[in-house]
Amino acid sequence: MKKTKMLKKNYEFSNVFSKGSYYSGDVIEAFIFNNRSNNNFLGLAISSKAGHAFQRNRIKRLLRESYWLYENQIISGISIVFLLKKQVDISSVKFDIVKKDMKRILEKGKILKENI
RNA sequence: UGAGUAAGUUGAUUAGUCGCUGGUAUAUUUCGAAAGGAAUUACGAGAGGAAAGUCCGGGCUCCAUAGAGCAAGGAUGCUAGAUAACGUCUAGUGGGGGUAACCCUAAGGAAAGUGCAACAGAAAAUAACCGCCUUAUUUUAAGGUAAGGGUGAAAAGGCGAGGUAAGAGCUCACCGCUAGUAUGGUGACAUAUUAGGCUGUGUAAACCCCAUCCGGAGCAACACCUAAACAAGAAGGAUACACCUGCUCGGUGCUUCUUAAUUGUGUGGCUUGAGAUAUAUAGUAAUAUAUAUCCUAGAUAAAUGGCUAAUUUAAAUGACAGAACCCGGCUUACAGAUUUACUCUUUUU
RNA sequence: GCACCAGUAGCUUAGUUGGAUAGAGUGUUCGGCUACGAACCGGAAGGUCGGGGGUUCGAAUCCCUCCUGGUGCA
Repeated sequence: MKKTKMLKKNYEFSNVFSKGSYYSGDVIEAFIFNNRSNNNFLGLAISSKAGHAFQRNRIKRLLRESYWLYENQIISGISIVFLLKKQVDISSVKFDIVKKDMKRILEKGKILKENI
């Protein structure tokens, strides 16, 4: 299995934010952008106003964990950035909610492979 | 039995499964001329008591492996000790609080000098407004007087007796203050005693004085490699300029400033250290010394997670909370559980 | 990670060094003026001076500590 590639540079993020299309769920929201390469890139951006450092780390882990579940089903050449929605109580977010939300977003964005 | 004080410990554990980070491997596969890189497999490891706030002190790096003097600035401030160092800690002294166990304490100097003390009050430091007393020319004036009044946060050592025209440390006893002497203590200081009658309010967390200490910047420091860029203008050029507060001395060097440009977020720095644990010795203690054993995160858009089951529990769906060069402290946050020592109270003997 | 700055009325701010009534503008509100409204005139309310502790007779101001917001550094 390939290692998940992460977005790193600031301009990569701003590229996705400006050119990508926006989808929103109950708890999280996402920007999806077709980067015309063979690899998928994942980016996570949690604002420092959302909570303390250990809470932000927890959200990142949950997002990463649920992304790995769907990674094989996503068509290649996609950059996707997940954000936490504003005005969400960060301590009440659980794994089930994140997983459902992510599935809905991926279906809306029509980037899942059709067979599965 | 109830209430409380101090010092600590702990901060869930176990199993299965899917994954993450870096380490080791004469392992396997693959790329490469090689150095080496990538993937897989196996093994064992992987976040706290505060990792936090960044409030102090050091190590380390660079600035000259940072020098001398004066100034300016900053910090600390009872005593002795501990420490690499400290504004930290330990043990004491003085003061304050509590019935007590015990707790708090930036605690040098106001007699070196300067400033300030609103309102009220006669007066806020050269004290006479009312009052009291004496004298005279008696609805007034002069003088004496700090016992009484009222104001204020603060009013001129306190209280009692003698004394006096009225009073006053004017005199005396006790207490307080200042100075000396003796004894005890390493010392802060304590105790005893003698003398002075005692004029000197508060504020130094106001300026300041005294004593001690302090060069600056910070791992985004700094070093190395690859690629790109390496342009324009200005200043100075050895009696000058720069070297990160000023001046002088000394030393070193050829640079300094502005605009433009400013990549690979590459590698090292990076974890064996004033390290941890146990025992013994010295010390009231902080701590030191010796011996033995151990190696215990090193990421960089940033690793500890998801699911299932069980146990302990009042609660396990969690208290506070996430290492970023490393240590010693301080401060702040914290559900609870638990150990030791001690105090007061109630009852009984 | 490191270094640094700020917080005063609903909003913008003065006062902070140098201590003793917290003061303006704007907004709100009441009254007047007007046929009505704006403008104008007069009045009023509104402040734990970010929170807590200390020094002092007395703290927005001095000292310590915490909270919130912001800035810079490869």
